[in-house]
Amino acid sequence: MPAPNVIPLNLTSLKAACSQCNLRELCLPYGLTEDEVAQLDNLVGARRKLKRGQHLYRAGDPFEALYAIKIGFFKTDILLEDGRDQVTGFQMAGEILGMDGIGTEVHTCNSIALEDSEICVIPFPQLEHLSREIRALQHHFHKVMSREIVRDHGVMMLLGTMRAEERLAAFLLNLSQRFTARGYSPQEFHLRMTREEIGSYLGLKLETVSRAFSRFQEEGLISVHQKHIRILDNAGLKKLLSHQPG
Amino acid sequence: MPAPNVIPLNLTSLKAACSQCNLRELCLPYGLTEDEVAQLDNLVGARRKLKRGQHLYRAGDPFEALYAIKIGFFKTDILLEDGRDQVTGFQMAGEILGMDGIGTEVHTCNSIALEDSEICVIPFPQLEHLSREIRALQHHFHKVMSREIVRDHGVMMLLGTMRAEERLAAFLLNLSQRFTARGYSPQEFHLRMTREEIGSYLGLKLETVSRAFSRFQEEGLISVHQKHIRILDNAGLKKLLSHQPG
DNA sequence: GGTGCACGTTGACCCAGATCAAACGGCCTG
DNA sequence: CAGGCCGTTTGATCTGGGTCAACGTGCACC
Repeated sequence: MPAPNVIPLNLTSLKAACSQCNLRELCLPYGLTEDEVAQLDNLVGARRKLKRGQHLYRAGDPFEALYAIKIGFFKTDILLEDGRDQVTGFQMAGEILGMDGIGTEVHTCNSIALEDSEICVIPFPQLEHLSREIRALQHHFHKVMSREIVRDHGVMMLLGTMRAEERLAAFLLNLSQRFTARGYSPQEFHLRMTREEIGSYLGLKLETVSRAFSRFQEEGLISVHQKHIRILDNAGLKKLLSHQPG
Repeated sequence: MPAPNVIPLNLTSLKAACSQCNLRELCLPYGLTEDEVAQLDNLVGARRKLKRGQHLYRAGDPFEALYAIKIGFFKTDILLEDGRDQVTGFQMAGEILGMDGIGTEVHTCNSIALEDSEICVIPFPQLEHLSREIRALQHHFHKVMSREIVRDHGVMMLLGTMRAEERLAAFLLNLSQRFTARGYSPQEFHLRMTREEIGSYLGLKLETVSRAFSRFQEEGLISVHQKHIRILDNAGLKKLLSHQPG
């Protein structure tokens, strides 16, 4: 590529502006007054674009900032020395990445864009500074972290007690619900991740994920074409979850 | 019982005093100056004693405070409507309980004492207030929450990718390391939980846990008598973890 | 507009861990 | 000190999902 990788652009357009962002209600600015959001605007650094497959950060990178997803879709994963890895989460617009790094000042997982994406950089020392000034920001940030803990407990439950089809049903319902919150259709969506990535997240092999999709389709619960999913029987999927194994 | 359950005692002895506590370096006061710890003393409410089996809080209880374990041992668990449950963690002295409740203002899991225990009540609004004043407290609290997230990722890894014996080895090494940090022997300790609770945490049935213990003993890795564990070959246990399945 | 390759599906077989069952041991209580 | 009970161990058998293998399929890139 002959051009330098920093392309001269209108800088004001690169600067994140929470006050103008349609994700305000899902993201950090939630619950802030206009005045307070303006202060957050000052804090949030440049936006950053990532191509599909690019790392936002890697395990071992020094922790400096949190990242709010403006556009796109990410996964986080952990890689053990012996080669085993596990997807620990999928993140979509309005969600915050990077909180794994606060405790050790080093990131403990990898964050990878699953489609072309755009994130807002939130330098962490400044975030702490501002949340000492703005009570609502402080409290909301604590809520975001707490919810991440609760989400993780849900995944532990899923991995520890659920059967393959229950896991996949839970996964689909969770995606559906999150897409809905972002104004997309609850019934119809496009999976950004491969069967293998779904399997890794759910503690299953890709073949098992594929078979479960086929079974759901046979049973008329969903229709699947490649990565395109349509939920035909929401209640049926939910029923799968609340049923005792056996 | 004829006596009321609030027994008149010297009130100053009931009041928590971080400044006097030998867990300072493991708990919230970590990294604070003497002055700052004194402020924390004012914030931390009464201590509370719990008998073995008693709930510290239940899923659904309104969230009001965090709890620092002064003495004792706890488990947290989640119960689904269909009766399935999962232990999400075991907590020991110096660790903080209750962070699951911040996000929704309601606790999302149960916290139960596995032995007679004593905790310090940290009213959350006051903690947020003080951490707006004391930078080090704010930052340390964020670290504590972040580490909980990272711990949960570790459990997800364990549940998603490890075989039964690897899970148990990881569990024993983790306990050993945490006991060590508290000044107890790394080789020898008493399990506060049943085989069933270990199994629930590790996504295994109690019979599988029992068999894995027996196998470890046959192989000379540990000795087990009831809940008394002695680690004989730490390196051997570690090797179990880094080996590829099959 | 082919063609290569990554991703996905499906089938056959296998095994780790679940399930079912029985017996044991330490402890608490009467 | 007997009896009962909870937690644990151990054995026998079963099975959900893993593993291995072959074959489709759609998209990206010449």
